[in-house]
Amino acid sequence: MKCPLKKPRWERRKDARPQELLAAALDLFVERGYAATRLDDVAARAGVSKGTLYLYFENKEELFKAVVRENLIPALGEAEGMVGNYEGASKDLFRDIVMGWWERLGSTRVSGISKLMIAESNNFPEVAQFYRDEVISRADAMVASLLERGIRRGEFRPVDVRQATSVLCAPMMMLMLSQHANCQVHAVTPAEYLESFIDLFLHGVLAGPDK
Amino acid sequence: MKCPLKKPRWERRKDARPQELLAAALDLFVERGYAATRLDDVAARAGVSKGTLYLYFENKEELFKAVVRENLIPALGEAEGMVGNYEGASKDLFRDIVMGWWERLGSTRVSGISKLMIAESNNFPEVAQFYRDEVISRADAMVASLLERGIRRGEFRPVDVRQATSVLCAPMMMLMLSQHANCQVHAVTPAEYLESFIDLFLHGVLAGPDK
Amino acid sequence: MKCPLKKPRWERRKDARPQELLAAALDLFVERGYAATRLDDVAARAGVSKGTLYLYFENKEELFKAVVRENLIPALGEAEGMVGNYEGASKDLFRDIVMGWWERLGSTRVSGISKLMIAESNNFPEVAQFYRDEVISRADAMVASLLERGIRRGEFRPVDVRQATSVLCAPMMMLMLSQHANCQVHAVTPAEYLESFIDLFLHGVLAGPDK
Amino acid sequence: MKCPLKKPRWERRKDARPQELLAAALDLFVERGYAATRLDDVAARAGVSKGTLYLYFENKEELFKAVVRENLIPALGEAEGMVGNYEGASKDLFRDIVMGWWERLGSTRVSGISKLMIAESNNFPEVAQFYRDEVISRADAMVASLLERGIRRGEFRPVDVRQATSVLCAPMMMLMLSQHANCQVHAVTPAEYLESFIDLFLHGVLAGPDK
DNA sequence: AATGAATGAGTCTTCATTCAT
DNA sequence: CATGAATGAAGACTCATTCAT
Repeated sequence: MKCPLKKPRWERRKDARPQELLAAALDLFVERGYAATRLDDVAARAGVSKGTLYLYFENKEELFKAVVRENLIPALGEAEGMVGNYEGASKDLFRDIVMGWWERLGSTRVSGISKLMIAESNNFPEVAQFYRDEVISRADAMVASLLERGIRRGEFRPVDVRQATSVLCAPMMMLMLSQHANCQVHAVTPAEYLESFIDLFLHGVLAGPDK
Repeated sequence: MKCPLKKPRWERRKDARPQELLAAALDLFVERGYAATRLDDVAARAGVSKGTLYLYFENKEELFKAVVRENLIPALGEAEGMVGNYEGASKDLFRDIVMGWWERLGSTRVSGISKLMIAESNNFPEVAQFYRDEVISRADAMVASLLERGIRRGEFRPVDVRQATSVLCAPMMMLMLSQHANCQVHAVTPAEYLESFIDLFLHGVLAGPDK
Repeated sequence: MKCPLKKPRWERRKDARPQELLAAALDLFVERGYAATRLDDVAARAGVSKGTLYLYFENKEELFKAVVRENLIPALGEAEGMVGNYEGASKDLFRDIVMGWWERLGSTRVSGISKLMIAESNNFPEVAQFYRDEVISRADAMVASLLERGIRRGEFRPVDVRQATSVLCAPMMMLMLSQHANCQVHAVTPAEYLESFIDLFLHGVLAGPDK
Repeated sequence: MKCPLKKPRWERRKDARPQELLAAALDLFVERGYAATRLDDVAARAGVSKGTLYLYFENKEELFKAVVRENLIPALGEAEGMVGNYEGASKDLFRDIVMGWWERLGSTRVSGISKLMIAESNNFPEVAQFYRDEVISRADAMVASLLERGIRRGEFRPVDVRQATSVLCAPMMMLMLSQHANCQVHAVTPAEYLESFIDLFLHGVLAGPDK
């Protein structure tokens, strides 16, 4: 007779395991960075033993790549789709992209991956290469096409797109970073920050007549 | 028999030692980050042995604090002085501050400290506390007073100062970060970036009539 | 409902399983040695799962013993029979034994087991004991009886049999070893080596008159 | 006042350390093989901590190479010198080389390195390459030149030198192996074995008239 | 003041074996 | 019978810090 009270040494969770491990890994990568994240801790947080991690991911690097693929790539695809198919004013598209990014990534723990990459890309060149190829270059292209659309339609000033893309992305990057770094003085809420950002980006800081 | 009057030929270097160690430490902290910097390497780059490091600095953390004090604090003081005593248009003060920061810090390896702090402040809370108290809060106050001056004099729109400070600092932070992170696609030079930044910050992105 | 009369289509393989596992195990033991052979790999090469291995063999040690029983013991019996029943000149028996050993074992991957035992017997005392009892002592006795036959019949010089057995087996062992070790400089083919061996063993190296 | 009874955490032994470590490493490599030797154990046997090992040797492979350089290379040089300068009968040179090898290497724990290489060269290709280049090829050349000398002077039969070198080295290799492998049935002492070997090698096994 | 030898806890990774299904 | 998920002990290597000289 089976005794339903006896706890098995482990529970078979084949299908759920990778997701659980990826979630635990995301938490710790974001919290501690790449190098400082111990795989032991990832396993423990997912409720499995160290060895189990290696059943699903070849090593630390592959685990990290899987975290990026799971969490960043899909959102990127959506943004690309939105920019490609939008049918409204470019300033509205801009706001929608910013706000969509904020809800989908910026405000979640996923944004910590940006911090991690900036922090440690020098120490892990292969991870950096992967990230540039799969994330950064696609995100840049997406923002650039947004700006080009605005200029083409006469809604934006004809600024240099490459440069403006960089400047434009910077505050968004920083907002992600500031949420995960304890070296900021948090005097401003993200919502306030975003409003200021959109306002400043669209109108500049100069008072009307002086411009 | 020891003759205390005879100066050994390395006497002169005694006072230079801490400087040499700080220079070596700055290089490596910037290049690799806090955790990944080995004190062995710092000592080797300064041409001394590992043990010597501990004669001048209690431990890794104190070494890092000394690097910050040596490299960041003086420049902050200068900027504070400039904002307090400026006698021209605010948009020129803004440009002078940005360009002065760029020459004095942003374009030098010191800017790597920003990356380091953002990256690792979570893992080293005491270092983070020190950095917030000694650097971030003073820099924020300085920029805020710059904006207040522009608004007070009617040169800037009456934006929310706290928020605008954050948004304004973001691209400057990012420019520092991007110089030390291999995860950016470097399509834009710092000079171009800064011009775009000043232009966008002053005028916004919208085309004239639409505003 | 189970129907005990219907033969499932994999039934036939049931009996073949141990053989497939033993073949895979032989390959890997020979290629990598005892400790370095992973049971995972054995199972994979046999096309079954790791767990299945444990249905047929209690553990790694028993698997290895089974490999030895399967591959070495039968050939030993044949050689013993040949020495016992031979009806020709002892130098021909010697050549037949050497060549038979070469074809049956020496030139096949089975010879890798000798390397393995020499290499790792110290680390696995129980395996070593088994091998001495089941293989080495029987092979020694077989060669000794060959020499004794030659001496008894006046065909061989009356050398010390125990000693000559050891010296005689050495080049055969070495030929087996050299086929599985990458630390030899393979200047000589096995065929050449065997001819030289038989020639030197029968006649010695000294030129005629000097002897 | 210094208390001479207080035991220091460690003793400064800079000059002696490498030798002590090499001796410990030789012991364990010979006893257990390359892969099965734990660097922890090497350090412990030398009376130091794990980390100390890494002050003197970059990693396991370099430690092993150092063991080979320390223990095998010098003896090889001596043998080469003896063959080059010998002034007597070749059969005496042969005996001297064999006996010198026996005293200098064969009978010592150094001979265990041969076992190790044969056993594990497949699993550690770079170690194998080093060993072939630095040891095997030189030893082979030395033995070959010995045989050539005998043949040139009419003392040895004009056998094929390459082949005979291989066959000749085999029993010496085996004698080394058998001392370190527990899979042999030790019925013969090394002295007896060597005498038989020299006798058989010089005269062959066949009875006089029959040859 | 300066050295650098020594330490040992910490981290990634491997693999024989177990066992619920 | 067969599977393969899970375990956990073990081993190579690193590095901040200490301390005898």
